Amino acid sequence: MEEELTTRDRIVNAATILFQTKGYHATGLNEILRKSNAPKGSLYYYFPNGKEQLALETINQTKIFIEKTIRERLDIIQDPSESIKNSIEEMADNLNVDEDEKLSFRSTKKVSINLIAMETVTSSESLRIACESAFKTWQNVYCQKLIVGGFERKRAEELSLVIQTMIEGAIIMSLTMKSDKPLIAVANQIPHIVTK
Amino acid sequence: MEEELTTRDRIVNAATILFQTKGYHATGLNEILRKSNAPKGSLYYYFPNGKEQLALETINQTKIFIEKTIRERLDIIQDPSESIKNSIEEMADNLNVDEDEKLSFRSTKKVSINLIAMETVTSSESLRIACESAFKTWQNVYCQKLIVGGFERKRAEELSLVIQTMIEGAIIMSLTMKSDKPLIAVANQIPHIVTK
DNA sequence: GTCTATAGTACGATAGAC
DNA sequence: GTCTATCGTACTATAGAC
Repeated sequence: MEEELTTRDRIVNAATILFQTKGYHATGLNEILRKSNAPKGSLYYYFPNGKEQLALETINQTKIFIEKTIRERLDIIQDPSESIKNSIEEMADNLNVDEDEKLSFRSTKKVSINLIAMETVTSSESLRIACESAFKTWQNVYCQKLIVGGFERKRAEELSLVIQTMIEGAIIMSLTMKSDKPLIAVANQIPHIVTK
Repeated sequence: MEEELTTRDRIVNAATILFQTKGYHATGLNEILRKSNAPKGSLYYYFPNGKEQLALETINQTKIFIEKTIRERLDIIQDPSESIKNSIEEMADNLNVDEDEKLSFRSTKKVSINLIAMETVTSSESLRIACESAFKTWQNVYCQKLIVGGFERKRAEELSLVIQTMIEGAIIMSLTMKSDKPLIAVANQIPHIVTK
């Protein structure tokens, strides 16, 4: 399936999955290369600055991918509250126990950067900033939806921050507890907090 | 200050700070030992199962410490909504930029286990279960407060799950963005969601 | 551009002196 | 019980053949 991709793409895809599920520091370059059938020389050819540059690329690709995904989901329903609730429920659907009894997301690619975010707050300012930018980008998608739906800018900003925050918390809780309950609970809360 | 503690306690204290700020995989045993002025032999004398057993101890100590802290704060104000809002605002107060320009918590001990939780979901079932237990314990403190305040059990359980989830999300967002805004926004939301 | 071999360092863990 | 020396392995990164 991934055999038709370029070496570079295969490396980035493997790195994305591993960094997001195992973590930045727990993932070795050798593991990434094994998984992507690439030699070590290629990695340093495409990413001269090594592991950190590779991680930066995975964060930025994930930022764009998730932004697009959220936007598409919010476009389905006109009402802001209902559409946001619906998009969170879809996240819960993507969370399941796979055959290895390990909880993960069905679409193995581009899932959540909050593990990388927490890991890099104290160790890499450039990666931290990339994660911050991703969070702000996603928040802004909710914010725009609210503004188009008639909410005042100030109110929309506050609400979208709370929504983005709840989602990140629900991802941690759902993964740790191997249950979609936290995500569902947050989705159900949306209509109560999204009010003018 | 820590010189009067036993070797074991110094090791656990240093490990707690490092695991919670840098992460489990990013923290080396040598770093823990350097920080606690302990020899490597002592670590394996007190924790024969090594790093994982040490991490388990830090998670369990943190669980107990934070449970006590939340309980004390909730006891100050009788009204559930107001007391919970207040306790989250206190968490925001504990979050600040220290002299190294690195965001951290003022009380350097026992802060948040959500980095360890995310890191160990895929790598250590025993640590994951310990983190899950901590989250459930803290949620239960909010749950009890709500029940005593007159909420129905079912409603209290749902609300306390949402509260615990929002707090974990706010910690990630606040640390990543080096701002207390997410925690404050969540605190302000409490009166709107804690309703019968 | 693609790949291999290997340097140099740090890791977790252990053995055994005292 | 306390401490040191060291093992074996894995890591990131580089050098250089092809």
